[in-house]
Amino acid sequence: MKATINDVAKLSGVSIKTVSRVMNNEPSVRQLTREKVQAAVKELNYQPNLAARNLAGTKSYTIAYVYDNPNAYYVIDMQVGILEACRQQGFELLINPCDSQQENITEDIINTIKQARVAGLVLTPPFSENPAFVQRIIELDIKVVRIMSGDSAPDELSPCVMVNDRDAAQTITQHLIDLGHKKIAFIAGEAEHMSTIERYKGYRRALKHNNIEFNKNLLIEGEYSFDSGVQGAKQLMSTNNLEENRPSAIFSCNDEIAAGALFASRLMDINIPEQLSIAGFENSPFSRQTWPKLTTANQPNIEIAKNAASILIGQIRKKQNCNNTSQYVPQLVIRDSTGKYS
Amino acid sequence: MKATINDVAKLSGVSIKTVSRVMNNEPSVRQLTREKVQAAVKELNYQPNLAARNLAGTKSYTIAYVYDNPNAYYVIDMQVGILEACRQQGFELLINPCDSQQENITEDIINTIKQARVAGLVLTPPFSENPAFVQRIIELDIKVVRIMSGDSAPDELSPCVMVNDRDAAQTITQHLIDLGHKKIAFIAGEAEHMSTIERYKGYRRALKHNNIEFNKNLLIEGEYSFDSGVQGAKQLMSTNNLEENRPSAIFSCNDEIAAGALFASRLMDINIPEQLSIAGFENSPFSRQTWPKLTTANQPNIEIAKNAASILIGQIRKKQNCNNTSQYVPQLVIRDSTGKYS
DNA sequence: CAACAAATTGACAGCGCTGTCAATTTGTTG
DNA sequence: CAACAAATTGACAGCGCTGTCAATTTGTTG
Repeated sequence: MKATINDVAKLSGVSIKTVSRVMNNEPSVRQLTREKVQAAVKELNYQPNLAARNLAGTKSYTIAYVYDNPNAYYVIDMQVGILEACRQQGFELLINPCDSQQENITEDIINTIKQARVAGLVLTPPFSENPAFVQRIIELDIKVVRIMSGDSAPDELSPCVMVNDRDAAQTITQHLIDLGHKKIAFIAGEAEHMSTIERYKGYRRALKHNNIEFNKNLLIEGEYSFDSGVQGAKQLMSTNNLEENRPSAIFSCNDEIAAGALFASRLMDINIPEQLSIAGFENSPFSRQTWPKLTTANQPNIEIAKNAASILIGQIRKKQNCNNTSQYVPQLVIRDSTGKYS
Repeated sequence: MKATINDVAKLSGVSIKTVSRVMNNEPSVRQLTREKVQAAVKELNYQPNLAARNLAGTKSYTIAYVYDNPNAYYVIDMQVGILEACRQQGFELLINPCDSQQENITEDIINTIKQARVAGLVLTPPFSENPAFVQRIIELDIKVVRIMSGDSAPDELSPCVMVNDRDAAQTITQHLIDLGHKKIAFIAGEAEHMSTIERYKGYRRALKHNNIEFNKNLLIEGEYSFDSGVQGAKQLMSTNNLEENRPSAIFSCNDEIAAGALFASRLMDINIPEQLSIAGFENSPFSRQTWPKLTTANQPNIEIAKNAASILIGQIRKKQNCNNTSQYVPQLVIRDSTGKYS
């Protein structure tokens, strides 16, 4: 009932090896032969058996998504994008949620990917930002593609899909400046995250471009959490805080922090955006569900993931070389949490 | 480097077939032999090659999670639980996000699972609530386990993991009644969802137990969305609405609706919980990030999913029979969005 | 202890592919 | 068109398991 490579071979009058060649896009097949085989493949709706492929070949047709991220929407989007690429290219996806803080996590992951004969890894932060980890994986001849924050790849270890948080953060800050704000606070995420650093750089660059002096009292070193947003906003807006250090706008490093800042503002009876503008970053689904709805920056995560997985699969198939790096710039989404300075 | 079944056979002095028997927990192996093999397996850290298993056997060692759910946190939890069970039992997981409304979706799914030789399916709503779909899958001799709302399986088609939303909804409503509320509104999700029906039944049962007459003007037929919560609360709390039809508490069918109701209350300058209590359902992560934080009901989704997958794998291994149904009751989580009637 | 049934074990084929290497075909040169 | 190189194709083994069925071992009976 399900067509095998034998059926295709018979129908197209070639050997199974040639069918195999066509299925794997190998170069040394005549165009005419290729077309005959492809016609048979279409007619029989043939799809190669992944188990057999994995067993027979030295190559593997499995890639893995190794992640440690509390943001379910991000993870799902990544997954959906990676799955799309896998389906198109006849690859399998192994999902590996894990705890990057766990002892021996590197060896654990290596064990898992060896076990499953994984050919490549899609990495997102924090794994993608750990060069030692990436190095270790690549030494095992496992391909890697990294999704990370920045405008260009930090090294030549692997192809990267860069998300230009810096430019996006600059745009957001500029949006606040355009609204008339001058005292703009920044609540940072974990300092060791590239995204924090990049977003901060964008913030600083926007200030500089507009000749606004940076006030270090407006910088809160927080973390990517709701609570951190609450604490940060409380500290900034407290009446104990000097008037000059109380901002008229807060750029939060992500939407969760922004939601926290919103929450704190409620507690302090500060009206948003009349008395204070708050911007987030990420365009997570709940950024539409806060009150007021958050101004933020949107990243096309599914597309980013799909692109990353395609690059990875290309690597594995050796059709593409290593310096295949692409860049995405998150786009400003203006909603109700930011308004004119008054 | 990686141990194969041959290595284990040699080390333990038996044939590979016997090792295979031990690995698959087949009965007709002497205890002594079994132990010898298990010792060798442990020493060599042997794990069967999934590709070879899938290729050689008529059985498959792959299960799939077919879902269509906009709630990423739910999906991720399901996935993590299912993955845990798979890892423990040496199964592979195929993830299949899809659109249940799409034409020919049933055939599409069947195609995919045939293609991947999937042995069983974990189904969550809406798929688990579609008997025709379940029937169709089972006819293909593919095992199914359904996760669904209710206190007992609706039929004998497959084992079910039941989530007793009815009891949980009754508990939430009772909580509101205990706070002194009598005019308790109910904003429903999609009427065709079992969860809506069950939660509604729990609500009604609590009213009845407390001799509170049901007022149909307090019932809003909504859907599981933030906007529906906004609309529902506006309609209920509007000053155009008769005083007697304005509730002092709203039980929202899920947290998203509750978040919407919270949002609408802000717009109408209604203080929560002083002037209005609002309860949600699901304990989604953002229920801790609303203002005020939502009172809700928590379901142990990871555990539910793991249990479901274990039952499914048991089915496939034929170790368990079909009537293996278990039940979970979501627990009340009291936070700040509900308060004493005043 | 013979005779048999039941329990346990193993030999061998084969799942559907890919890798290797040899055979064949095609194209190019003088 | 011979002679050769390059491109294209195919034969066959083998990946690591499981299924089938036969062989062997164990246990039971009179």
